[in-house]
Amino acid sequence: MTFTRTTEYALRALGYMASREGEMLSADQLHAKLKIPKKYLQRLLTDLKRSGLLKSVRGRNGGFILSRRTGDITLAEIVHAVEGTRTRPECFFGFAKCALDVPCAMHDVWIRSQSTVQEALQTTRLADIAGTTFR
Amino acid sequence: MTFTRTTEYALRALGYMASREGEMLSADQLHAKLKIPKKYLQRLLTDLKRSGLLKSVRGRNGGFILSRRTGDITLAEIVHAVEGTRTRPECFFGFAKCALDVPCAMHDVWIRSQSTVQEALQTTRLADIAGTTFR
DNA sequence: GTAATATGCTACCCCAATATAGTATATATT
DNA sequence: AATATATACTATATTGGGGTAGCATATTAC
Repeated sequence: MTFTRTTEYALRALGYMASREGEMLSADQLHAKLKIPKKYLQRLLTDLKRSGLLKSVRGRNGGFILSRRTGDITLAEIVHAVEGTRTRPECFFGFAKCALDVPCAMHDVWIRSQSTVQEALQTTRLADIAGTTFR
Repeated sequence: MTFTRTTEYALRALGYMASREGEMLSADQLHAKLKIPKKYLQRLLTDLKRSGLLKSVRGRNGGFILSRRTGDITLAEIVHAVEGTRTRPECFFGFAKCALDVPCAMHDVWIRSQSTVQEALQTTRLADIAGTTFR
């Protein structure tokens, strides 16, 4: 249960945008604020737009803006948008049969830890993390 | 908190070796049993030897053998040997200051989940997973 | 002493995630 | 109309994990 750097970027960017709900922010502004590689961020934002989480406006004074209310977007949704349907291993060791009949020693701990995070992702919303780092 | 495939390989290999404690096993035997790419496994085993977890014997009838008792080696130790001191982010989002003064919304869940697994790694020993998959 | 079977070592190749560069296109300001 | 500032798109490095190949070296069996 680790996320790619890209996912981290997405959460950071959207988290910041949540703290300025209603404002249109350009990739450049976000880059300056969040220190995420400019061009990479640009593409990521475009992707997030394509996935429906953001709206974009081209041209001067353009930028990106959340397409829904911050209280309405779960972190799980964001992770899913960025990572797609990445199948996670059911067993800690990648043992094929473990989960079925012969749980390995780490099985319980692993599953519990996974679902803890997973549930948190589903219940935590953008509004909950808005501006965490920017005070 | 996900591990590389290499770490998984190491845990698999050592787990199997634990189930045959005291026997000298060649990279080839392990490869045949565990379906881990031969050459890659070879190198991994050499690394594990260099890190002190295994002893090796060259030449005919040579191979690898655990250098300590299975009840004496923690999984944490193995992970550390393979991954080195990979610093994990303390904050779920990679927010620099989060852990310090302004915990993010995911902080507690994240830390708790991380340390749950971490503790399990420190308390689970090779003896506990010996031969898990091989019945 | 030669063949067979091991580990040890070095140099590659492949691929996906990450990152960069350049150009095309849209729009507001002047 | 021209300029400045945006996004959109495409192509191209870069990097690290994973994997392969070949030869050197050590040891046992014969």
